[in-house]
Amino acid sequence: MPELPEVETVRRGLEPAMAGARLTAIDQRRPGLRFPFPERFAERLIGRRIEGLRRRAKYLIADLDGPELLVMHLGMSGSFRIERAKGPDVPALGAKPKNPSHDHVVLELSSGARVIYNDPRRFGFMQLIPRNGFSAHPLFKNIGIEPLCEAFDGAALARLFAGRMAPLKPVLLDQSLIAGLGNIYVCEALHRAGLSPRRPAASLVCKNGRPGERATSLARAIREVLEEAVAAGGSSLRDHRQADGALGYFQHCFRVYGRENEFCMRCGGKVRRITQSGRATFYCGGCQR
DNA sequence: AGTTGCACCTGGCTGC
DNA sequence: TGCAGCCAGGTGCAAC
Repeated sequence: MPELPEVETVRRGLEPAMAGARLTAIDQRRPGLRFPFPERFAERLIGRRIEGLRRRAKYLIADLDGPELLVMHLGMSGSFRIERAKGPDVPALGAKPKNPSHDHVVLELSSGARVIYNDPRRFGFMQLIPRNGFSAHPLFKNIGIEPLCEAFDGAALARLFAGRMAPLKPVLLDQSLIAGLGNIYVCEALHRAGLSPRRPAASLVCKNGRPGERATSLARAIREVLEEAVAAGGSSLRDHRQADGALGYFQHCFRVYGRENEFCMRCGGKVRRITQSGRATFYCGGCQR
């Protein structure tokens, strides 16, 4: 489900309830999700103050006042909602889950909020990792550049693409190169840049190693589509919602994703659906070269 | 080393 | 109405 814009939207929704609050109780309702929960998970969390909530790639990271960080990943179908347990200082509302039996973890906070993690497919997970040197941790050591950071531009793309003959689509999905892109936003960014998902990544690099116009255009398209999606509160496919229950609306802005056989709004060509690395790719055969 | 394909799960939709 | 089959936003690992 969630790509960078959805995770960032969740982060912003959770921050008011979580940042600065202390964990007062944990209800862990099953032994694990994609991976088993850490040993003594609740015990290691209770009493800790959450100093801040960050995002890296598609991970949410709660900075705790102890020696550990709480790392959360939403997988394909994970979502958080906030129910007010008590007290006047928690603004967020809650969206009723379709199936409360998929509420797997409940975090009670000193802010008065109750933060509930729901995940039907259980591809998400939660881990506790040492705060010191967390970027060397296996979860993070191979994560690529953040596409919304300043250093992300055509030159950065050219460095990543050099020598890679694989098609653009799977290369852009590779989290060890660029962090946070998923199937939707890769399709959308390639359409905006007018580039075929089948084009070899290295073809965007000039002989002298310079980025070239296509790489610059693609970097701009990636940044643009992600920024617009974050501003729209992400995309709401199936049951994905923001932490306060509101629906993101970027899905109404898709130009190719999920639009097989519809007309391209730029050139009038037909949107095609192909499979690359086992995943659906949507693109316009008319204007994506 | 770089890639591909599959496995992990449940639920929603389509077509018979 | 029921049911089989296919599809889904992600990622890690085995196999080529």
